[in-house]
Amino acid sequence: MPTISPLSRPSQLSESVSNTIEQWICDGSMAPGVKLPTEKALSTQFGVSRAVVREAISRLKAEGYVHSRQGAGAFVMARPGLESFRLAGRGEAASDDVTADIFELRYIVETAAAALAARRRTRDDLAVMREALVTMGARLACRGDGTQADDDFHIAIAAATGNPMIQRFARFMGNQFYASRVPTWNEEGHAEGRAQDAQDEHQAIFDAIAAGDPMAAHAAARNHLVQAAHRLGMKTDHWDKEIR
Amino acid sequence: MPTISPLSRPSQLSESVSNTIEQWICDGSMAPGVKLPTEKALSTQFGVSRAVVREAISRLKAEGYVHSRQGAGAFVMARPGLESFRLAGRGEAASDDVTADIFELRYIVETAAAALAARRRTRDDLAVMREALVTMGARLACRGDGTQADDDFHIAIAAATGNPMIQRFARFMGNQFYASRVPTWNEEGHAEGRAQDAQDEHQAIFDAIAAGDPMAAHAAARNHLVQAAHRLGMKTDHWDKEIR
DNA sequence: CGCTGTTAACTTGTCTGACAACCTGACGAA
DNA sequence: TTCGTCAGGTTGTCAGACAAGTTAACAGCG
Repeated sequence: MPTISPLSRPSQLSESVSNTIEQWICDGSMAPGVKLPTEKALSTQFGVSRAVVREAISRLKAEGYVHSRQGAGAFVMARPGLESFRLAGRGEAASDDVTADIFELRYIVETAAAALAARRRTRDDLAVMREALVTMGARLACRGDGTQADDDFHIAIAAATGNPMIQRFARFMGNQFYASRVPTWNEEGHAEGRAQDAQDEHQAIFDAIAAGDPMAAHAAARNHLVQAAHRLGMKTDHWDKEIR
Repeated sequence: MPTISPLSRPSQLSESVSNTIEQWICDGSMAPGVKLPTEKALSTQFGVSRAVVREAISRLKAEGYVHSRQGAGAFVMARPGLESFRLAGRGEAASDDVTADIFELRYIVETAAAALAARRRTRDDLAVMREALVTMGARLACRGDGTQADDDFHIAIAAATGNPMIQRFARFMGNQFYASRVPTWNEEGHAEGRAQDAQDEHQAIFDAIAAGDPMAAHAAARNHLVQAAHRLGMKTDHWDKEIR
């Protein structure tokens, strides 16, 4: 049975305009503080209506690239686009190198989070983690989809740090790597033992956190993330070795 | 001479509408996958024109909260708002606790980055760091503003990791804490030795990185960030202790 | 009864035009 | 030289029209 995926939609004019202007800003063509061309000029330049230009500028405002003053114009922010943390600019394709770089950042934060969780976790935190573990165990038994429970487990660890920013970051990372958990938990993943491996690694993290042992938790999280990276075909040799 | 700050501008209607809808999404009133009211209904409900509603929805699209299909409507994303990492929702005020939580996340990433920089840095990387150090030194000598050079130094360390994601994160964090460097580098900061302290700490980080010593770099970065937190009035006792 | 095709009504995407509110720079008066 | 005025321009909002796409109801057919 061939996979049927949703039809791709033509991108909206306002999105295209917004992407182009973002590119100008990111490649330095439009420096911080500089005034954008007027809406009328952009409308002519792009060959679209003024409404489309305005919607594009609304997008850029939401992303922190520009701000506008009525009657004066729209201006590039002093530090454009730094209101939030994104993993790529618009023009950058998601390559294997980029994915590995993102994973390394995830590795840094999640190993530290596991250690912090070991020191700060409450009984309630452990219960939430245990629940996700149990759900994954059930999925393992029936060869079902444990992807969401896998995500929930990581978020529960981050929650146990007691730092909402770390939890928020874990959610963000969870979203980036949601699809990459699928090969662990699909039919093939079950058959080849990947789901069982992941679960064993999760159990080791949980045990270390429950024991209140930050170093063991850090090591268990490290092992899990290194193995997860290998399962995705990444090299981890250049990740930290000595800091332990 | 009293401080004159820029007049605050009334927020745009489209921003208000966008913020309200974002609130609906974030507080769960509108669940993932749910269809937003039609543009016409929102226009009536908010008492604004359809163009304002469309601009608001453009903002929400840019932020990853909704997606739309022509003829069908706009829908809340499966995992709304997780296209990027933000430090707060719209309604959340920046409190001291939140700032400390953000700082801890910064601490985790920047200490790890320093260790990685020690292992991976090139001569060019060191030259960039050295340049920022020299600039800060000059600012110290003339009691000038070293805020930008301070930021540049941290970004240079992140760049030396060779991981563009880590650098991007450092830029993002630099933006969040830009204003908090001001008390270090203003007149008072110079007079009370804060600028000198920061520079000494920067020098120690640089020396460890130049020496290619990841553990020393990690420790120096840790010391700097702990001291910086203290300079901002934060407690760091609950940060990691054993993970060295 | 189930399936397929058609179509009316509705919804989003884009364009156009108008006007309000604000900005900027030139020019004249004191 | 400084201040006030104003014309021309720019952004913010509103309204209306039409194109492109969606949805659901209904009719026809096997």
